[in-house]
Amino acid sequence: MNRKPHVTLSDIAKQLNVSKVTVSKALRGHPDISRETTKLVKKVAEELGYTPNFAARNLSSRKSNTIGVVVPKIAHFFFSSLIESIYDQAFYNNFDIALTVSQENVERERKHIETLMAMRVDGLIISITQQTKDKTIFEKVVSRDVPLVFMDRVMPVDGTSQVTVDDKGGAIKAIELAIDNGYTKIAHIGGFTEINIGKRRYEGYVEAMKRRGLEIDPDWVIHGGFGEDDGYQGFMKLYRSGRMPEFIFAVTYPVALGVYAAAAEVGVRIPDDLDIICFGSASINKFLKPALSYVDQPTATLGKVAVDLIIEHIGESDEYLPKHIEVPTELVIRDTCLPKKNPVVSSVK
Amino acid sequence: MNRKPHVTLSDIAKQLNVSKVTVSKALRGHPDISRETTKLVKKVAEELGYTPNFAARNLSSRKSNTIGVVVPKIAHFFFSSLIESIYDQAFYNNFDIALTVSQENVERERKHIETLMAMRVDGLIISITQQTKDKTIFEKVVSRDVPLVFMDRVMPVDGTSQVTVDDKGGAIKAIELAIDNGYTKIAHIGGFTEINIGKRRYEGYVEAMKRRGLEIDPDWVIHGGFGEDDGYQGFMKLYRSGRMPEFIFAVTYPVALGVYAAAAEVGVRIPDDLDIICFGSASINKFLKPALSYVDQPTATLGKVAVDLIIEHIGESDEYLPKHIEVPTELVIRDTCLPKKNPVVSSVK
DNA sequence: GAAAGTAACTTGACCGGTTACTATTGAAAA
DNA sequence: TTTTCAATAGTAACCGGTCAAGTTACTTTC
Repeated sequence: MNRKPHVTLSDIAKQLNVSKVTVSKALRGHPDISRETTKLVKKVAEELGYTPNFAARNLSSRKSNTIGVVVPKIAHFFFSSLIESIYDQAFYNNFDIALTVSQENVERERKHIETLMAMRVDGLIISITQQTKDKTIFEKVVSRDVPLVFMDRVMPVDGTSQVTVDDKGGAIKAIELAIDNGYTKIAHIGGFTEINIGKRRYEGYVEAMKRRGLEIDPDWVIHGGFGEDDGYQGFMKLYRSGRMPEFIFAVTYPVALGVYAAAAEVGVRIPDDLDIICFGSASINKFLKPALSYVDQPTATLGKVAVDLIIEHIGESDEYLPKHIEVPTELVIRDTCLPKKNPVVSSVK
Repeated sequence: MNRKPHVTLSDIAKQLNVSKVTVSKALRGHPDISRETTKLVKKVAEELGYTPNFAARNLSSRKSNTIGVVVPKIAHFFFSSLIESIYDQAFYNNFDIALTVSQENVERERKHIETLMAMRVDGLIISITQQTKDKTIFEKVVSRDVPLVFMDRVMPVDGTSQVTVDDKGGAIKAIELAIDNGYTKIAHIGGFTEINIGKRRYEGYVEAMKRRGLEIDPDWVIHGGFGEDDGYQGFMKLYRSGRMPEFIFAVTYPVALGVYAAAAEVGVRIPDDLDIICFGSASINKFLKPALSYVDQPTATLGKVAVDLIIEHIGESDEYLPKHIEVPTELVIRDTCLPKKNPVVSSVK
């Protein structure tokens, strides 16, 4: 196979009898070079099939024009749409994205961050794993003067910005609606409180109950994970206790699905016997019966804001003041969390 | 802010009074360097907080150790799990991934491929957009001697490998099961036949009907897109025609969901009045009522094979013989496509 | 004891760009 | 006419690694 070595600036320069700097400048539209020359250079570059070498460019310019991203998962609607919006916004701003996936593994997360640093990304957007506790790697990033933005799953580290969903506010809205709809026996199947989303949503639950003057029954607050199984187990725990609440606030969409599965198994009807609302959703929610009402997480906004923040930070690298932005949520009402029916004999069909 | 310039090989070398080549070799575990020196170098590197510069490494070694990936979408279960398995397999093989998203846009796809070439990726894995017709960009990649693997959505280009799902075989299995379960009036709501998956699934449908000696009613074959709306429209077209089939083979999961929505709207009960099976699934299928039976697409295998192929190709770059691998599918039976009930009066509850 | 081999480094060139300076030229300003 | 300046292009150094080809001091080998 006739492997042709890649065409370089010098190749173009030689052909035109100019210096490679002229070619470099021309290709970048530098005003040093005349219109004609620029045109000529571009033409020859095209003819020769020139493709710039980013490694060389990055090396000499000390920039990569790339934003590094670390997320715990991809194959989840929340993250995949988040990532898509990040790509969109980066593309719009002419930045490249270097995406890595930690698979909820702390060690892998650290490794990826090292790799991205080695790539000399201009900035880093990170959503930490559920296990991440240690700050040192992040402090290392900051000490290297690499702008860092935490997204959704955050960690308090000096010199870093944060974009989060207004988890607490969203939870408050949800619970208040449930209460206003006539529910008082409200349980919360929550996640780990060490993770900010688990913590903030729980706080919202507590706050709303307090605002409406309702007591919280400790047995009705269950902390576990964020997955289907956790929802399933959570429900079962409530069910087996013999003292069922009439309403559940699920910390995530999968947790709510877990509740659905468990409820179906033991014959508890949603929303008649037990009503529910949750945080987050998935594209197919509308096909679920009953379709879940939920606190919508503005993934598109979240991704966009994260990219905007990091670019802003990259722009004014010196003495940048970190920001913390909370993106507001919206309540989406479907078939659950509707006004409570009067306790008539449950209708058939 | 005291921005510390990154530590380089020379910094380490200076500190130890050796040459930077010694440091470079030591860090890579080259046998030229003695055990002691190697140990020393690594220690100092650690102390100084050395982070290699990939741009420099790539430039001088003429390799990026990176596989470029272009997909049309991320926020879809099929692609997001595919991507996840690609990341996994690449990580396992110590390769980095440069992921780009074309958003089903041909121009963007082309641009991304250019970018990846500029990054000098060692190989390229591509799933083309629904609109891609023009081969030239791919031929350019091949002429540059960059290994190229098409994944799932393929295009016949000389010198490239392909990994696809055995779409035809999967479709055949599905239709044969439906027929064996007693159905004869079988419709197909399919995608574009210009896209290989649309074409092959359709061919499978035709083949299975032929094998079982059933005629195909042209009115019962509807070609459109791959989304929910296409399923919705497809169903409506059948419904309005007044001649309803008793079974639908949907080209994708979203199309099937569209059928669900439309059927619910007009009061057609699934699976009693109309049974259905489709290609592909989503994680929440089990919460759908009735849960769809489907031809499972082995996304994990698909991603793994794609990465394996590209690495193999990168390994023996000269005169590599392109391969075409078809990954087999599996039928997953849930609540649809069960043996047809005798046409008794439909039972209540 | 001279030739050959080997372990452990070092030298210098190079990868393909960018950047800070310097040089040339012709025209406008003094 | 001389000075000044803008427009245009060129020089050389450098970015931080890797690689091929030395070099040096010891051991072996016969």
